[in-house]
Amino acid sequence: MTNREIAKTLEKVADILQIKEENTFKIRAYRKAAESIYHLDENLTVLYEQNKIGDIPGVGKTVTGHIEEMIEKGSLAYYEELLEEVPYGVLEMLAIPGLGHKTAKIIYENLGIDNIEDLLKAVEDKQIRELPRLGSKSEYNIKKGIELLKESYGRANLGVALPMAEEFIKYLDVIEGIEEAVIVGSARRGKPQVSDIDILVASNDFAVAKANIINYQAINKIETIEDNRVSGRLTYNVEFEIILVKPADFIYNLVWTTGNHTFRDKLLGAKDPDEFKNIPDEGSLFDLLNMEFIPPELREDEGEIELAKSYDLPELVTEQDLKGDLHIHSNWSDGACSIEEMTDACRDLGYNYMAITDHSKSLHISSGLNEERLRAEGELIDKLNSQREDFTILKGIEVDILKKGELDFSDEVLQELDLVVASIHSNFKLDVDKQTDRLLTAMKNKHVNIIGHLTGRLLNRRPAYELHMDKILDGAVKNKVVLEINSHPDRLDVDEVIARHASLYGIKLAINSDAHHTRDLLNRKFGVLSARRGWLTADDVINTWDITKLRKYLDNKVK
DNA sequence: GCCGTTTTCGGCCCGACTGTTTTCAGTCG
Repeated sequence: MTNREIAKTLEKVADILQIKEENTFKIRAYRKAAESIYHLDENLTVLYEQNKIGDIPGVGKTVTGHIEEMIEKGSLAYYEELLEEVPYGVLEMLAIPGLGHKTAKIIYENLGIDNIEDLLKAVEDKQIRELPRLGSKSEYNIKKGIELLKESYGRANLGVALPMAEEFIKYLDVIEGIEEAVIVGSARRGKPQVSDIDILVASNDFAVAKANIINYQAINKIETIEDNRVSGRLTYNVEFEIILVKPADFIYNLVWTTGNHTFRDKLLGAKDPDEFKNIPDEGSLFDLLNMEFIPPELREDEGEIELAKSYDLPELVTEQDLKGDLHIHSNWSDGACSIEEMTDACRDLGYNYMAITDHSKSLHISSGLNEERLRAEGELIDKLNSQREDFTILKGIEVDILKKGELDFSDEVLQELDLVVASIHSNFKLDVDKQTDRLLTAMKNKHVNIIGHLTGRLLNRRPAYELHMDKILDGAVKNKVVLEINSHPDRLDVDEVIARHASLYGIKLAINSDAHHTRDLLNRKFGVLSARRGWLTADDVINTWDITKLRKYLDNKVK
């Protein structure tokens, strides 16, 4: 079993214990162990061989035994026993927003419902409102929750789909019958969510290629095998489709299958595919069309074809352009790593600077810093900075924006910092006017440099809160506030549409990782893809600038 | 169930919102 599968099993154990209303600290212990394993750098099997499972923080004697059993047998008897009492379908119901362990228990015990389909039927039969502590509003919310959940069934976040696609490519690269394999479709365009993974394969022998493709171990189910196509489902039910073409037709099909439908029809619909046989790369195809190469992320028919014809496309920002990260957590609040570890990881990425932006005091759940701890953290940062000439740690905070737009720290505290990221972490359901005013009020504070994850969306989990975006962009311009593209694949917020608008307004953006662990720094890949989809250049993104230019911009904010 | 330069036993994370309520339980971040 992989680390991820083991973590997931422990998480499910915690869920069942919670439904059974066992000791809350025992439940928390299982969750903590699961979390710890989920974020583990080392492979558990390797630690097992070195007899070091027990060294993992939060993993004691009992859980060590569980993990060893899962590695040895591929399953956990304790979990199987628990499932006898609480069926797996009841655990799946927990994915419905607003439906927690207590409610799941009430529904299961009173109505015997143990899957989402039956739950939906009970909602429609108005059975839920009859249960203790539940009424018609809860019933309605459950219905809405199930609808939201079902929408997400057919869509995978890029953070899940892209690594799976890359693994698949690794397999395709070494099997017989395949000359070349690349990711195409919406995953190649970097869309935050994809309906499936599309892969284009060049092959001289489709029969051999197909016979080998279907042996890929991560395939859960093959749905169709046609002449030049194989489709089915991978782990986590993610759909895939493999399209086979002859090597001579590869580049034409690469362009044909990468862009969205209107793009490809507009670009190639009137062309004879044979005109593009045996060309070496995509650049040659665009040359033959007398236009500039269009990066995959732009191939959406949003004006890029016209600009490519006049060789006027913007030069999009790249990962290599980034010189720092301006939203990073450490173990002073809810991060997993020390400031020193985050510094080393940023230096390894070639960065020249980073901002430590831990949470502020109101966010108790994330161990937000009070004034005193913030000052102490600043002293440590001063000390670390004095030891290094070539790297700068900016003293920052991710300060909570409170209900009416006031900030969690006074101006006196904020003015001591190099950088202030202000974010909303509560009261998501204010009406659109109040929520807009709240953010505008926060932006007016002279110390606020960046608004973190502007709309608060969590892909497949929580919709964005509503805002009058024109007013927000206006406020950002007037107050010289930078908007963040949060690179976490569950957020990618602001999105490409807002990013493109913002840059047209003259607003600067920051591609931030919001890292809570050194490995999260690599999420920048997703942030950069989103920025490119928003047509951003390096100059639009403040963390591509050198530290001098960046500091000057930040200092200019304070009037 | 985990953990320990105050503890091998007795602590562990809490405040706000929502929906169901006449005083609070459940969910979420």
